[in-house]
Amino acid sequence: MSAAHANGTAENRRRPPDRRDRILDAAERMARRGGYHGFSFREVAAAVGVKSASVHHHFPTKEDLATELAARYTERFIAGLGAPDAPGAVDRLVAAYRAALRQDDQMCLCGLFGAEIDALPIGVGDAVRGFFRATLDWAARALGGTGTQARAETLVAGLEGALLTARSLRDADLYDRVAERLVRAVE
Amino acid sequence: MSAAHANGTAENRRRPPDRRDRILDAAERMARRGGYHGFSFREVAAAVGVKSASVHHHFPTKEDLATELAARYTERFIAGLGAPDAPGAVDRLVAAYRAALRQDDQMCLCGLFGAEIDALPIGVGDAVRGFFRATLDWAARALGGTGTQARAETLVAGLEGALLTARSLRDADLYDRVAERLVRAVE
DNA sequence: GTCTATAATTTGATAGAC
DNA sequence: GTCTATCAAATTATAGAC
Repeated sequence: MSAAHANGTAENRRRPPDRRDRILDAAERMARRGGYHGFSFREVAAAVGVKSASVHHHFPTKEDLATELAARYTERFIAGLGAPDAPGAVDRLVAAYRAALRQDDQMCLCGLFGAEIDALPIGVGDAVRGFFRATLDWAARALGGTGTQARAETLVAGLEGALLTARSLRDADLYDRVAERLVRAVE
Repeated sequence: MSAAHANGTAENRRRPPDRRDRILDAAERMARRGGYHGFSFREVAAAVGVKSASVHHHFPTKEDLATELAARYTERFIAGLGAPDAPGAVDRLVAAYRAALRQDDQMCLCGLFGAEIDALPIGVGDAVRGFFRATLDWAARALGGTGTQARAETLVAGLEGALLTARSLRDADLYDRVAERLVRAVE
C-alpha cells in the first residue's frame, strides 16, 4: 500500500480528513437522523461542497456508501470502547451510548439501520449484524463470569432501547435511569 | 355522527374493513419495514388496489397518514394489553412485543419512528411521543410498588431494544432471553 | 477527482372529470 | 370516492469533458 493511500497507518494518522472521509462524515450525520432512506447523494454532496457525481466516484452505489458507513461506525465504536478486560469496561459501554445521546444528539447508526433491517440492501444488513455481533462480543468479555451471552444481550439491547426511547421523548435523563438499572441487572 | 361514519361505535364494530382502514393497514406494514421515508403513496395505493390520488383523498399529506398510523397503532397496542391492574400484566406486555417479532415479523411502528424522530414531521413526532407516554404509563401501573417510573422505563425501553436487536441479528430467541432478564430486573 | 449534463424513475401533491 | 392526467421536484446513477 502506498503512502498516498495509507491514511490510518502509523505514518499518516491525524492528517486533515480527505474528501472521502468528509463524505462519510456528512452521510453518517444524515443517516443517524433519517435512516437509510433519509439521506441522498445530493444532500451529502451539498454538505461537503461537491456535486453528487463526485460522491458516486467514491461510492458507486448507495449500498456501497451505507455499507462503509456501518463498517466505519462499528470500527470506531469498538475502538472507542477500549479493552473489555480493563477496569470500568461496562461503564465505558454505557458512556459510549450516552455520548451518542448527549454529545452527538443522534441515534446509534446501526441501531437505526437495525430498525430498518428488512428494508436495507444485503451488504448494509450484513454490516449492521457485524456491529451487533462485535458489540455483544465486547460486552460479553467485559461482563465475564457465567451466562455472559444473555447478560451482554440484555445490556446492549437495553442501551439501544434506552437511547431510542430517551430521544423519542426528548428526555435524556431517562437514558441514565435505565442504564443504571440495566448495569445492576447484569452485574 | 351518522351510522355510516360511525365505524368503531357500539353498533358498528366488526364490519369488514373499509378502504380507509385498508390503506392504513398497507401503510403500517410498509412503515414497519422501512420507516417514514420507506413507503410512498403509490406503493400503498398499489397494495390496496387503488390510485395514489385516492390515498390522498383520505390522507391529504404524508404527515396526515403517518400521524394517524401512529395514533391507531398506539390505540390498538394499549387496548391489546388489557387492564394494567389485572394479573399477568407484565407478561402481557412482554407478549405484545414478542408478537410483533414472531407473528408480525415487524418492528414496533413507534419504535422505528422513534429512531427517526428528528426526521419526522411535527405531528408524527408528537404521535410517537404519545405512544411512549401511554405505554410507559401502562407499564408503571402494571408494575406498581415504588420507583415505578424508572422500572417502567427500563422494561419498555429494554423490550424495544430487544425487538430491534433480535430482528437485526435474525435471532428471535434473543428477545426471550432479554425479556426474561428484564422482567426479573424490574420485579 | 471533479465537473456538466442528462437519463430514467420515483416522489408528494393537485386539478378536474365522472 | 375514484379516476386520468399532470406537475415540479427529488432520486439513483451514468457518460464524457477537463
